[in-house]
Amino acid sequence: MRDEPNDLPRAEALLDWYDRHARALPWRVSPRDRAQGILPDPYRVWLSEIMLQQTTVAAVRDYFHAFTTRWPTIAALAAAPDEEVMAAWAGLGYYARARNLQKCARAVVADHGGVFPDDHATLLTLPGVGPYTAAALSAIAFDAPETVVDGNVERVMARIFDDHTPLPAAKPVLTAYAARLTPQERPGCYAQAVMDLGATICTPRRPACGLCPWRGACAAWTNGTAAELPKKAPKKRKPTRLGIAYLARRVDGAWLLERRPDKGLLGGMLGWPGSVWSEEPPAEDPPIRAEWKTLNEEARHTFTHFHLRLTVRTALVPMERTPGRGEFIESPEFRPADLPTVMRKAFDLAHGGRSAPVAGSGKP
DNA sequence: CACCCGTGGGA
DNA sequence: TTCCCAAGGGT
Repeated sequence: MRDEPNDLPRAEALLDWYDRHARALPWRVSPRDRAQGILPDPYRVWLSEIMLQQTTVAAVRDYFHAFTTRWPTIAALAAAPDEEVMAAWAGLGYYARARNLQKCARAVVADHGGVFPDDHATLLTLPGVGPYTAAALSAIAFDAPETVVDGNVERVMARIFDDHTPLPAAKPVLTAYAARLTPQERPGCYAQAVMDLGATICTPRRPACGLCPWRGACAAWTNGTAAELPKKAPKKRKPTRLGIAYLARRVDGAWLLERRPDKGLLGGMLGWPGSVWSEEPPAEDPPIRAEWKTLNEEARHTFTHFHLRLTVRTALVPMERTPGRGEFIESPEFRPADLPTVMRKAFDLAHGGRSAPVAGSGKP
C-alpha cells in the first residue's frame, strides 16, 4: 500500500449518491421505501444473491422473473422436484448453485419453520451461503451492519487505499478496509451502494472517477493508479479437451438423454450421452447400437478451466432397440432450453440452427 | 491455499 | 480470435 488517504471516505457521501442513482432492480426495494421501514422479502434477496454469484445482472433478470413467478415462496421452491429446478436453471451456469438452492430451501423449511433466519451465523450454515451471501442477506434483507465483500467491494477498496497486493492474497486486507468503512446506519442501502458504485462508476476498466462521490478520499485517484487496480495473480491458460456426443433419435421422435451425476461438471443436468472429455482423442463409447453419422462441424464451448471441442454423432434408431445407458425422452417433453449450453449447442448443430427458446421459460 | 465449477458480452 | 470479466461457494 502507498499513501493512504488523509480522510476516510464517508458512508454518508456514498449514501447520498445512492439515493440519487440507485438502480431499480426486481429484487430490490428503493431507498425511499426502505426509509419508510419497508424491507425486501428475504426469499427474493436470497434467490437474487445466489443467481448473481459470478453472474451479471443482465443474465439473471429473466431467470429471476421465471423462478419467482413459478415458485413465489421458499416453501414452493422446496417442494419442487429437483429436475424441474435444474431445468429452470439451465443456461445460467455453475449448476452447484441450483443443487444448493434446493438444499437450502428445504433446510429453511425443515429446520427454520420456512422462515429465513435473520442471524448471520445461522445464515452461514445454509448450503450455498458463504461469507458474501450471508453478509448480503443480513444487510439487505434485515438491515444488520454486516460488511459485504464481493468483487466490486474488493476493487473499490484496493483503489481507495491504493493497495497493490495481488488478489486473492489481498482479500483479508481489503475485507478489513471494507469493515472500517461500514456504517451502523442504513447498512442495507450502504451494502447495495458500494456494489453499485463498483458496478457503474468504479468499474474494472476505464473507471469513471470524475463521477465518483468518493474521489476526494481515493488514494488511487490521487496517485493515478485506479485503472491498474486491483492487481491479480496471473492466470493459467486453458487447455483444450476433446469429446464425442451421441445424439440418438428414435423413429417416434424421442431423444436419448442422460442425467449427469450430482458431483462435478454440469452435475445434476440433463445431457447427451458421450465419451469422456480429455486432452487425448476420445475412445468411442456409444450409448446404443446404431449407424452413427458424424456432423461436419464440431460444437465448441469454453468452460471455467478448459476449452471443449465436441464431435457430434447422430443416429436414427428403431423403436425396439434398448440403450446401454440414458433414457429416451418423448419429443413433446423434450425442451432444448432445459439443457446446459454446451449440450444445447450440440443439439443445435444436429438440428440445424439455433433452438428456439421455450415461451415463458424466461430464457434468452 | 489451490482448484473446481458456466456462461455471455465486451474490448 | 482471444482474453477478461461478473453481487462466490465448496472441497
